[in-house]
Amino acid sequence: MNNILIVEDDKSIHNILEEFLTKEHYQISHAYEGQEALLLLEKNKYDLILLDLMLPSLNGEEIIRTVKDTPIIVLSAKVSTIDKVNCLKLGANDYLTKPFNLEELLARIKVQLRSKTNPTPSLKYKNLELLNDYHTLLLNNHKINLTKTEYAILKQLLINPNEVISKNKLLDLISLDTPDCDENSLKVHISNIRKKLKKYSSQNYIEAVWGIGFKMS
Amino acid sequence: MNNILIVEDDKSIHNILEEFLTKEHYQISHAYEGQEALLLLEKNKYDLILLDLMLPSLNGEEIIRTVKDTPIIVLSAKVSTIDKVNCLKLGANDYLTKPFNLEELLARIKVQLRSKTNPTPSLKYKNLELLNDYHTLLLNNHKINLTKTEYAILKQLLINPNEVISKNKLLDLISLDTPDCDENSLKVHISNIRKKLKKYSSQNYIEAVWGIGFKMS
DNA sequence: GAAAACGGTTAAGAAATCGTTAAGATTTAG
DNA sequence: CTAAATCTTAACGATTTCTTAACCGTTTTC
Repeated sequence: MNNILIVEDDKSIHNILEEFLTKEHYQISHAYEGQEALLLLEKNKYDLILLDLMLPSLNGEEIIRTVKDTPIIVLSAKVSTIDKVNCLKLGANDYLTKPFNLEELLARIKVQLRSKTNPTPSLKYKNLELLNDYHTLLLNNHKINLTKTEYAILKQLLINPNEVISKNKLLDLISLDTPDCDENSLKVHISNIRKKLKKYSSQNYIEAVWGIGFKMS
Repeated sequence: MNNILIVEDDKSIHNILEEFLTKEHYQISHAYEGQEALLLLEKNKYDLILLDLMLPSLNGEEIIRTVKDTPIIVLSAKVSTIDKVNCLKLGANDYLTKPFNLEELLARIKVQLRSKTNPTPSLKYKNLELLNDYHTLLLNNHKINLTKTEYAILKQLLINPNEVISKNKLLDLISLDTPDCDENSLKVHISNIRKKLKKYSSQNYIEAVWGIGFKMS
């Protein structure tokens, strides 16, 4: 049975959703404001989050930023494109404007749960292990803190560690996280990653392929 | 670069989408009706499909049912929940109603393409194997390092190894990588490639066709 | 048969790319 | 609002790659 966390300050919407989704055999958990949601998310594992953006204490976007390994469907009264794009960029998987239709919500929930059957394992290469928390890299059992961009770059390199990835493709793949990153910026990030790796290993893990891009080595 | 197939009978929408998505560095393919789309999908690999439901000959839903390993975003004028739910149930990954906002579409495209890589097959000819994803050339199991231009030239020759390719056409095809390359420069590159091949094989792989261009031999 | 065009090789100078650093701008956290 | 962290920009030297131009032998043209 799939476990869905509803984060929403309006109690009547909670009730409607709970009644409907329970009938569809989902297990429902409730949070009525942001801090509460973060606490629950720290302690428990959910299969999906239904998130209202307009929360009293904490901005809903904060939750999107924090949650990385659980699909999020945003439910919001904001209909503007900017709001939608922002949420999706931040990491949300879908966006529905209120008032929404329950059948459509159900269908979209199923889409998210369908593609979620294979949770991404941590990426490993030689003595490197990139954890799923979006900023930690293990090298010879040493924890290395990576910035958001460094993590995104290393992740792309580690997905296919033997393949060369062109600079343009790399920039494109990380463009959601860092839209302003260009080739110059990229080489600085690569340099910074190498510097961090050098602390715990003399091996050169990132190899430049002249004129093309980079690969693991 | 990601390859997007647009399936849509309205030509003006094609143009709008192509112009916008090309600017965002996507490669666009077009299909104007269902059968055409199915043919293309059989022959080619796409990273994403933008699908209009109201196709003249074939129902768009047929395409959703057929496609299994490529994410689909449905673009439709149908706003009814039943239609949306049907599509999502059938296997679509997202659903946008016309008229849609291009920025929102882009954000939703990126959600679907997140951390998606597509391996490309290698080009083989006799004892040569050009590994696309590794950006290296194998000759009798020896790894040969090629420069960007050398790689581009050899790739074009190997795509149709039995056909003669004229110097002008060759220069045109690699002009994206090396805009300054002329005939003189080309023959130097060919010479350099031959020199590298000579190290591991006595065979002459690149043959000059007098007055025309080059072919594999 | 002589002149012109073409193909192949070579070497040197020009151009592009990489890696690093530091400073300024921007974002994030407290 | 301030301080810290992160990102971008720009410069530099080192290295690799590319183009240019010369030379020579072969093929084509006249």
